Amino acid sequence: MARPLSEEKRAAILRAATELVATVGTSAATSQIAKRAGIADGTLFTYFPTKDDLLNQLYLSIKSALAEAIMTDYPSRAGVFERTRHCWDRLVNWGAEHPTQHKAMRQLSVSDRISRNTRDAVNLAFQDINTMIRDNLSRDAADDESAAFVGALITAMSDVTLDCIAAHPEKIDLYRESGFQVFWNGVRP
Amino acid sequence: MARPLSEEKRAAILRAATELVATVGTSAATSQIAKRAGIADGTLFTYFPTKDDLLNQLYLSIKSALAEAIMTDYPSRAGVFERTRHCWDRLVNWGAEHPTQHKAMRQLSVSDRISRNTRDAVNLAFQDINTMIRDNLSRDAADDESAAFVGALITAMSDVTLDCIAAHPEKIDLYRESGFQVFWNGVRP
Amino acid sequence: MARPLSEEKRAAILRAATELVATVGTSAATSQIAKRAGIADGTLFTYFPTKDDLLNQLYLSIKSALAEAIMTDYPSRAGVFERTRHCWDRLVNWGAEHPTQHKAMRQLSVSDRISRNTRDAVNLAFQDINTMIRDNLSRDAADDESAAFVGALITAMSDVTLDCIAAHPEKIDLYRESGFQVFWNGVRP
Amino acid sequence: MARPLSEEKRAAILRAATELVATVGTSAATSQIAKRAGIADGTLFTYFPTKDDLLNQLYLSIKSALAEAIMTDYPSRAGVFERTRHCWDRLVNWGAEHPTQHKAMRQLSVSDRISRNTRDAVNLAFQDINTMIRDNLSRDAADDESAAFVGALITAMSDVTLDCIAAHPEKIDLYRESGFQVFWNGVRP
DNA sequence: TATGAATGAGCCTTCATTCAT
DNA sequence: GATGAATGAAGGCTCATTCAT
Repeated sequence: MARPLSEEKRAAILRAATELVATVGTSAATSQIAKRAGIADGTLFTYFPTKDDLLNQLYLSIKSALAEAIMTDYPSRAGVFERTRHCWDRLVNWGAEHPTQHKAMRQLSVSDRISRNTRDAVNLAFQDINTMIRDNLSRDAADDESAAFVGALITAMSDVTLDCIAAHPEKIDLYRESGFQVFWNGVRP
Repeated sequence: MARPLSEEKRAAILRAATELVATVGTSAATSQIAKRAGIADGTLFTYFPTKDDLLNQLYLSIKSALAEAIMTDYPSRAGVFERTRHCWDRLVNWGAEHPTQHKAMRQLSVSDRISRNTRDAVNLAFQDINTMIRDNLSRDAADDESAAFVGALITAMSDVTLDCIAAHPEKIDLYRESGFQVFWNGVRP
Repeated sequence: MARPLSEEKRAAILRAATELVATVGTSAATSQIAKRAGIADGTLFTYFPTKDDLLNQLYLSIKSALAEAIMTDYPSRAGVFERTRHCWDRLVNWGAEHPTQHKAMRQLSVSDRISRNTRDAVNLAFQDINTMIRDNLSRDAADDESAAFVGALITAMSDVTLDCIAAHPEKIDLYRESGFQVFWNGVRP
Repeated sequence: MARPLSEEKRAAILRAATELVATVGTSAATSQIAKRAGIADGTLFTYFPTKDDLLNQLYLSIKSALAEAIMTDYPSRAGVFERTRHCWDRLVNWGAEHPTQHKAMRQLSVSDRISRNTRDAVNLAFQDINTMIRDNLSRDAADDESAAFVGALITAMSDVTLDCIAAHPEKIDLYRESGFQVFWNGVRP
């Protein structure tokens, strides 16, 4: 059968949604997404019962991919600086290599359609990273809020860095480095 | 002239729009905005010919208020540290005092309905602040891109700080201080 | 007082309405008409209580002007041919000289907003002409319906003639003549 | 394919549109048309992407039906008189049998919502008839403008005839005959 | 009387979701 | 399961008319 299997369809929907959300935001029409995914309007709803569901799962899947990119080859036994540097570089490189996912992710993160549940699940995917932050970077190791603060700072600063890289792709090395300097000088223990 | 355009009504529309955009984003319906402003659906369009116009003017007015809050009593003759500290404190205090405006501002700043023109006008309102950044904080005083980078970092870091303050209003002093430390340590010349 | 007198305003409204109806049809907005007449939106309604009233009076006034143009210098004592020829030439000349009025008139004549009353009043303005038709041209002098038939034919044929003239103004003499030939050969007693 | 587009529904929409356009003109609301066609408001737009599209296709379909009615059993080998007579009778009979279509057609033909394209397509449908006119009736066989003039005259005169028939349906034979006499005497070669 | 802001019904169109095929 | 036509509730905007000034 030339038709892709179910899992491929699901992936095609998510891919199409990523591209459209990156371009036009969460107001992208489901029928547009279906068309770009190469399926019928109604089929989308057998994979995602609701547009909100699609958006939430999309957000979760992108964030998970990012978390995985960061944690692959994480040098657990290296020093704080190197571990931090590893995370930053992976984060920025992933964003530079996946600009569409990154744009979609930003659109989704400010949307009110992403539920409490989804945000919790995302935190779960970032658990290891958060732990690392709590242990190494937050001012007060016992303080969850402090860790969340630093985690949010990384995200925010990498977003800015990636915006600049998107505007001037040839300066990726410069911006990755500058961004890290600011971050590290700002938050190092 | 018959009834003149009422400045109060215009303000009521902007206020209603601020609240709804903060809550549900730019997809807030004009009829909801009108209802909340206490006027008829059609009246909104005598004040703002288009929903996009309303959104753009709303963005400009919030950003201008913020710029004014920052620049009031700006200690031009003080040292770099004090001037920077002034801006940071004003920015964070304004955000803490106007959480709705701040949320609306964030929604608007990622929206593609804000025009190039409006963004230029906003830059004009922030001209003094941008100049200050370029002269004092950016790595290369001659480099516009570097100044933009630092400016975006301030915004991003204050957004994070304000999110945390919104979640724990009683810790405003702590977060304002922590945020500044990270910022200052990160970008000081 | 530099402001025009009432009668002038009424005329200005009718003039503006003529131009707009000719251009965009009866869906021309009253506020557009008011603007083009140089008056306020509300003022229009002190001269014409309703848009339908305006449209009806406009139709009547144009038709009356046409009737007057036709009947001026009507050669009552001349023969049938000459009297008929006079009417035709006047009709076509008026249309060629007042293309805007003619276009507006045609738009109005197919509109369902022109009331029975107005159509009766128009007939009154054309009474003399109708009488002439009944006496000279209709197949059966006693038959009102027959006269109406011929009257409508004149109008229809002159409309066609005027459309052609509007498309090729330089051929006015040709079309006026051809049109008359068709008409006269068709309906002469 | 799931449910295919239903030819019946399309026809129902066109029928409803015909009736409403005949009654209130092109300002007939799409929601009224949908209601009268027995479908949901939105469904109309799966058959006609735009109100203008609906209007244009309606015009084309009515005009095509008329052209077909005229050309059916056209006596190609008969003399000029008989061929002309055939067309006239068919035209008038069609109008008398389809008064609603005829009224709608008149409304549409003066509307500026009918595009150049549609008018060209209509001309195509009338190509045979136009050829007949050019060859037999127009003063100058080589002259397109002259043929257009005569064509417009037929339409105009039949419209008048049909109006009279609509007012006095019992006199259809009389009016059909009188109309033809006027037309034939007027334009015969 | 003139003005033009205010009103709200109504218009065309979009779109998430359902369901007959 | 896949399809896409059908649905109808909004949505942004227009406009004839009213009425405070």
